[in-house]
Amino acid sequence: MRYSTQMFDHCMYFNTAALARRLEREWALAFKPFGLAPPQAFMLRAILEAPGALQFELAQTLAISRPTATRALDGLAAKKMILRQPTDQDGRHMAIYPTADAVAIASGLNEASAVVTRRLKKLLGDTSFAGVVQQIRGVRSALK
Amino acid sequence: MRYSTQMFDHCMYFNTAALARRLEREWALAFKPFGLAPPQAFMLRAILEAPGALQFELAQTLAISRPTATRALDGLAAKKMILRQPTDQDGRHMAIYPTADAVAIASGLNEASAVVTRRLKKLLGDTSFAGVVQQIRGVRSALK
DNA sequence: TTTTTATAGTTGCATAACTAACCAAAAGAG
DNA sequence: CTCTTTTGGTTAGTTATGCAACTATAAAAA
Repeated sequence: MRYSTQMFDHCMYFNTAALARRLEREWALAFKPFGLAPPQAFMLRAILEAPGALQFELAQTLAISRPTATRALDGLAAKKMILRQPTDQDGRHMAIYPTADAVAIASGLNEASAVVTRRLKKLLGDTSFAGVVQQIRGVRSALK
Repeated sequence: MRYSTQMFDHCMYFNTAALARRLEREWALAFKPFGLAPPQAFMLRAILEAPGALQFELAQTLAISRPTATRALDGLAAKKMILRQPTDQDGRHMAIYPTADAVAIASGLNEASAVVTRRLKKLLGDTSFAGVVQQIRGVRSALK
């Protein structure tokens, strides 16, 4: 039973943002051994999943703006994790490739994320976990 | 029916963070007439709700770290929206008070937020809206 | 009472995010 | 074929966030 009520208990923005910050801490810990912050790690995972993807496609996949993608890739390039390659077809596009260093940690990154997910599933229950994620995706797509 | 699957579809961190960014845009628009970004506006709303609250209590209420609270209050002080007052009882504490300027927009802020909430409820349905928020809070409290 | 520990606030540093504005290249319109 | 519009990437500027470390005060332990 929950009796105390807080001012922003029913605010979707407040609760979503607070949860996002809390979850970021979990994933930050998981990716720490690789020297990557969560946004960097997710960008790299997307690149490893689709080598040669164009930069704007990565921005879409990650649901971030193009400038944010530029900066994320700057960071990964500085860490020698990716290469940018202009495409022949269209001079505006940049194709992004993982380096060998990145490929070497690919499965480690995915597993690190899976470990956190498993822990959360255990904490919340599989069904509940899937339900929350599903609902959050539902709100996202309603707001497209 | 949804057929296409994306790499991070089932990731709670990814979807929550993406939704938080998307929602922040909605609330940013709502608070724009007041010259306040969402985190500032929510901080100010909490202060207006509990004038004289101590700074660390506000940080807890907003689920942010103490340094972030310091910076948020710096911003509100620069906008002449709050005053910091050391307490007599404990030399470490700062009591935070809204200025008259802040009191003047109090109901406007709450209403601006309510407008966004009503729009989302219409979009998602009242029940669904409440359910999502409830579940997100559930995850938050499970992670306490 | 003196010393140690804990707490509140701040500062420094690093990361991430967005919008606006800009450049270069491609696509479309005339 | 030229001019206009669209598109992809970058840069500039602003805000938010956290951790680590520091200061000052209070509380607890010795």
